[in-house]
Amino acid sequence: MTERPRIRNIADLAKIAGVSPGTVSRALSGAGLISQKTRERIQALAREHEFRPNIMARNLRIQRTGAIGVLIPLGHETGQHISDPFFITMLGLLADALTERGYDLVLSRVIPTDDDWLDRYADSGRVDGIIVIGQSDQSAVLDRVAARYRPLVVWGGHSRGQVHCSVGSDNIAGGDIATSHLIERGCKRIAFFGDPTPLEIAQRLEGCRNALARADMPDALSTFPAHLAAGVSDSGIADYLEAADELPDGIVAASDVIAMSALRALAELGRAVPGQVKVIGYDGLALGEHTVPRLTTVKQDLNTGARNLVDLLLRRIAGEDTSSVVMMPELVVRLST
Amino acid sequence: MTERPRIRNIADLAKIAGVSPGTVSRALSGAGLISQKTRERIQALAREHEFRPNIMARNLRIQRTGAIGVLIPLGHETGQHISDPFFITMLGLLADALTERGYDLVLSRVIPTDDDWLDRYADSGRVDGIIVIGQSDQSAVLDRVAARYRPLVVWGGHSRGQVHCSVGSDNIAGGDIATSHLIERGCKRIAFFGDPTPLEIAQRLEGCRNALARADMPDALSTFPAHLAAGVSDSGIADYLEAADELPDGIVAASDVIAMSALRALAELGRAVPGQVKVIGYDGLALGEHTVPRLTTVKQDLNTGARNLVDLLLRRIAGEDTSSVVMMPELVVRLST
DNA sequence: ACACCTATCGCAATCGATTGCAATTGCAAG
DNA sequence: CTTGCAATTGCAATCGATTGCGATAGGTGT
Repeated sequence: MTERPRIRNIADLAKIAGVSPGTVSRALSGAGLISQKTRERIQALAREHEFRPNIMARNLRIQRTGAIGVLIPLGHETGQHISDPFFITMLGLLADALTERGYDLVLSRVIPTDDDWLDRYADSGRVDGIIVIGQSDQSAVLDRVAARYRPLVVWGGHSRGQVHCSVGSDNIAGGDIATSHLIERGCKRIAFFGDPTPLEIAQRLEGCRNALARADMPDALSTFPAHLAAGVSDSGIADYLEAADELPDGIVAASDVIAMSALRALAELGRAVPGQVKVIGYDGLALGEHTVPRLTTVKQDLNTGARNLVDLLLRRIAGEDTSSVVMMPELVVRLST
Repeated sequence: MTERPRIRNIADLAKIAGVSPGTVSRALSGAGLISQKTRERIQALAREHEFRPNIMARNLRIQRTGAIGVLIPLGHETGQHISDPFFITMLGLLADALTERGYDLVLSRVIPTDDDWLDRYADSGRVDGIIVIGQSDQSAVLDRVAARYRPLVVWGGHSRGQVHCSVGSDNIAGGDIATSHLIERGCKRIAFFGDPTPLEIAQRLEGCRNALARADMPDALSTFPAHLAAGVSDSGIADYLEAADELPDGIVAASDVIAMSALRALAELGRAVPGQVKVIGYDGLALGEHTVPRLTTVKQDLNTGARNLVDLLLRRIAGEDTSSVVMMPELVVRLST
């Protein structure tokens, strides 16, 4: 029993209902001034005709898009894929948190070739706010844009004096925790695997150094700039381990993915983990449960992290001023140390 | 030297430039009928004032959003996260392919509680087209909506007589390839790990049976409905392997993630891979390179898959009629078999 | 029965860019 | 110098929903 004249807009529905477009709008949208009776009548009519008001028109009038942009800058390493498990995990959590609050999530990977990728996005008018996952090496850009564009929050490390609002875990503490754990386990020669170009990684390395200094063994550290991307630096890790005249007995990996590569390289070299070499990861991703052996790691609580990001962003959209959040990472001991 | 009167819309710019709003529109957007001179003059003016036309207004007038919805139905298992590496990989590739074609990607996870989740999304007017990743157990819904909503493509298996347009690999052939490989390697007792509720998995299992039948060993198969989600069925896999009176000597995993769980469970049981048990995965994800031992797998070419999805969708948006695409999976032999 | 108040509803402007059609300008040919 | 044609530009309607303000209805109190 579909009526011939298809209802394309609010005006058509108004004609059928015998009221004005304005009334239909009030009936369908807000809790405007309208009688209970007509509201229900019109809503029923809309349901019957499968009519839904045009969102683009609404957006134009309301001056908001109902969407949040999630940007993943891949600055420091060209080969990196979004496929990094860390991003994916975070993305899923953000998707849930945003959906709950009634926002869409529009995803963009950006390779910052020029300096105004973020400006362009902020001014594009496509989104009501922006979440950037990972500072990469773009701290300067983030600070500059944050100074003029309010609805912007960033996942990543916090550094003194930064302008932008960030949510992240204490990477220095995390690096410290990881390293201290290895020291407690008796490691004497510790290697840090990770490219310290991104701020977060540099901070983890700093924490690592702190722990060693505190234990009075500042010279026990060697470093290898393994890429974060899965697969990119695998051969590099293997080569490094093979070439080392003295194999480290403890490896602090800058991410779980790097730790995984290290585990495999060690297995192929015939080194026992944790017998000869202990390995600790960083992130606390689910995949750490599936490695052989299961990966000890420093866990960031990404769930509350994602919720914080969304919460802060929405408050900023509402005009509030918010300050950064630093969460404490947590040691998860499994079988690799 | 920013002018005091901020340029908020095309009319303001027009006033400054001394032309009509229409002319400004033509200068900034399409290659409409306009002289080279004025176009450049206006574009320069726009740049100088950092003016960008309002996208929502444009969308309303043009009647398109410039966005594609990517939906991930999580029907068959409640606990599943978007964090599944397969989704992430696909998502990244789609993000790239869509960006290249000038579209935004809006991401939604859906838990199909009711039957019209897809209808609601299609009619929401938020996107110009929809890509659904994975049929889950929602084939009926997909077919019903596809019958009336054209711009819809689905990643997943193809079944005879389906209404919706899909892109995917030949899961039956894939299951066959995996199983045949194990048979060639001399396996006599083969176990299939995976919950066959989703169509894709059921097809892989079917291929598995085909290969066994062809080899005249139809009774060599046992099955265990491991969940796709990382971590969910780990203990299950371990229990199953422990309880089995006769350990299989070949495992066909329905995904790389499941294979990873199996590898770890076997390691903890002290079984040698590939010595005592051979394991083959499915998907060809990057993480298969990092397992111990490196995972033999059936690889789906997700890159061209993603490009196909986008290509078909855009052609459907343009009004074309497209038929489904089935790609051939490929055996990648590494060290686990 | 009359005035008054309020809950609803209609009117019309508005958001900002696009585009068909008409008008104008410019140029060249006759 | 005039006419004709084509290249540009201006005008105004349009996309569809929202909302402030004014109008009308209904109901209440005296």
